[in-house]
Amino acid sequence: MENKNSGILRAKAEVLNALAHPLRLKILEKLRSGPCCVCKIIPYVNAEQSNVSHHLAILKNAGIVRCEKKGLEVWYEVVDYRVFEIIDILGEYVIESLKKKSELLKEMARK
Amino acid sequence: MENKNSGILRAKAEVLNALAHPLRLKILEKLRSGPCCVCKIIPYVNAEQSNVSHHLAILKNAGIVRCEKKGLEVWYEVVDYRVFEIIDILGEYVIESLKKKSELLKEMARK
DNA sequence: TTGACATATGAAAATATTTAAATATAATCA
DNA sequence: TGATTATATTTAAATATTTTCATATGTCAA
Repeated sequence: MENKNSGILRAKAEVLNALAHPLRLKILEKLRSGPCCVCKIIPYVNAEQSNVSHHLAILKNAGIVRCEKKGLEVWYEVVDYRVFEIIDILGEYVIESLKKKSELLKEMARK
Repeated sequence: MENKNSGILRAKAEVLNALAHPLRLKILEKLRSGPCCVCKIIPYVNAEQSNVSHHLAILKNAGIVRCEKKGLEVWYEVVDYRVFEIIDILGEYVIESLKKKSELLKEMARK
């Protein structure tokens, strides 16, 4: 590792990368209210089973979620709920910028 | 757009994607203290000129930065500084999880 | 106007991500 | 045991990202 800071930048980028997909954000939305069985996640996100499994693996490898077998089922759970602080502030940020964009469009339409 | 929420999820994922690269995080680190010429960014991040230019374009397309020509130079600037709230919380999150990981390793070494 | 300079763009190669289909695994139940 | 169920893994195709090299663009100065 070149130096401490570049290691942290890489770690940050890895977490961002793991979060950066609509399906994975939706999975986390579902997990926000507590541990949940894959069998509930699949209908919630409405995607192929194997695809959901891949995305869950990406979240797990990034250390964002962990899982546990319960009989036939596998239950996933968020490791550190502070990940939602990131997602929430991101939400405000995005809403704000969408608002600005739509105002701009309105203004352009007026002319 | 299927529905409002999926549009927002996509918008969130786009911003995350634009942030999810060590070089782009480093560029933003530089821009945090104010508008900055590309000619200062390049030595700061220590990468190829054309590569930096590509990454700046990614940040610009995501609406995270904007730019302005000043003579021969191009100056970039962060559009909404709240993007650093996201990055800062991410930083705390990552530090925390690195700490936990190193404690785990220590514990394993003891056994 | 020509040349030098700062930056952007395009193209190509290497690599990574996403998706779906098929198959494997592991746990339960008849 | 053998069938069934829930989930993971493998594979392959399509697509996207990253990097570098070569070239283009636009601005200034002589």
